[in-house]
Amino acid sequence: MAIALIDCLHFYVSCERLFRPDLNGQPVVVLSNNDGCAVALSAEARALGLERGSAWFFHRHLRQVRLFSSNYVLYGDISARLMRFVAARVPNIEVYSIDEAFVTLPPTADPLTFIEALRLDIQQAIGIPVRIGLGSTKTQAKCACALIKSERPPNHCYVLGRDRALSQELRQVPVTAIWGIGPAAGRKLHATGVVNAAELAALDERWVLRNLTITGYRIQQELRGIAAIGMERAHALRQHVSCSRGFSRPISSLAELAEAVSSYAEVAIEKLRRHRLEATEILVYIATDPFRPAQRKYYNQARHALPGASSSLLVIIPICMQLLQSIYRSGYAYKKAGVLLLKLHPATHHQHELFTDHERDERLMAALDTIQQRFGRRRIFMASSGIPARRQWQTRAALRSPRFTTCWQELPEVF
DNA sequence: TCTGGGGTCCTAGGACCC
DNA sequence: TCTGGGGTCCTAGGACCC
Repeated sequence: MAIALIDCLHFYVSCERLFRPDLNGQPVVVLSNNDGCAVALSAEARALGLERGSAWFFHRHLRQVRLFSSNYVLYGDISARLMRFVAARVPNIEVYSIDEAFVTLPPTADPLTFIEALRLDIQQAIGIPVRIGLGSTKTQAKCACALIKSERPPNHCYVLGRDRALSQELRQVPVTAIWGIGPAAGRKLHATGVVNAAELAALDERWVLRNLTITGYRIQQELRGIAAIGMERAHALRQHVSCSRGFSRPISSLAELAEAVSSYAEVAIEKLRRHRLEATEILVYIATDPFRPAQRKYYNQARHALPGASSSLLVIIPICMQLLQSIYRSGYAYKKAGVLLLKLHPATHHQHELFTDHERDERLMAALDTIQQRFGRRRIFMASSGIPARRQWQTRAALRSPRFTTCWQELPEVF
């Protein structure tokens, strides 16, 4: 069975260009949270020698680059549109990330004709450029996309094994460019003289199992065309939700840390409720800046098991505050904090406990959800989270574009 | 003076049991 | 000098992904 991977080109940049055609042909960079490092680059920005993941601080002098803070609300909405559009045109889709999806093809379709047409339809209807690679497994589809990146066919599509022998094509894919082979596995493979995907496919299976574990073995099978990574993730229940952020400036007081942890917990709980899940364990951590070796370092975390599953602010936030107090030490310059909600269960399967008033909490939370939906997120918030406008530690996003598609006040204007 | 955030999966090793 | 063997469950941490 053939599997195609639809991969958006520098997706965040493409989203920004959607409402700003003047950015076409310009070097565009989208920055991570806190405007820290480059996470998406246009081809023109790459041509300037910039790389994904590099700290923007080092490139401040490049005044010609058009810079944006990440606008997750916009990107999420465009992604959802694109995925809906694709889902209506294929028998099966697995949304793999905000900018990638695996799909199976209709049985009658000629593969290349089909993906070429799909690519043009997406460009036309959604306005986002994509590349589409096709192979007999997910890993092969990934390799096909890697070949599009390196060989740049004009149609931005590639069907593995169509024009050349598979092994010849895989020879063009560096082993470190294979999906699932990271730096550690790459070093092991290089040490035995394996540098491309064809060589990994031909390697002794026992060696692969011993040195790259079951993960590497699956990749090898997939390269050979034997499916080992199923199309099933779409249904998988998530294991945990979290919210963690670096502060715009270091903070050392417990009061300010408490505001941050409380507001991060609010965000995590919002995600939890959106997925209709409940948590039974909570973890809070705080950390100093790992990039300042001169400073005193501190990292600590604490966790707490709830008596029953919950997605209530009134249950979870007080526990977060207790956990924070238990790990807080004065005299450190903290740079980051995080809240993780673990051991999740569907809210529909709630087990009732004797000593908590779950029904009352649920009624209150449902009312809060309604208010947030009607009047906007963060219109009401826990007092423990502090007044948003006064948060000195608030994550930076100084260069964020308008939320063109999801916020009435920020709709694009046409003159 | 800067270096993100949110996930998943796998393995090793400790605790515990019979 | 020797002091079992086999199993499960859980957690921390590494590796990897976008």
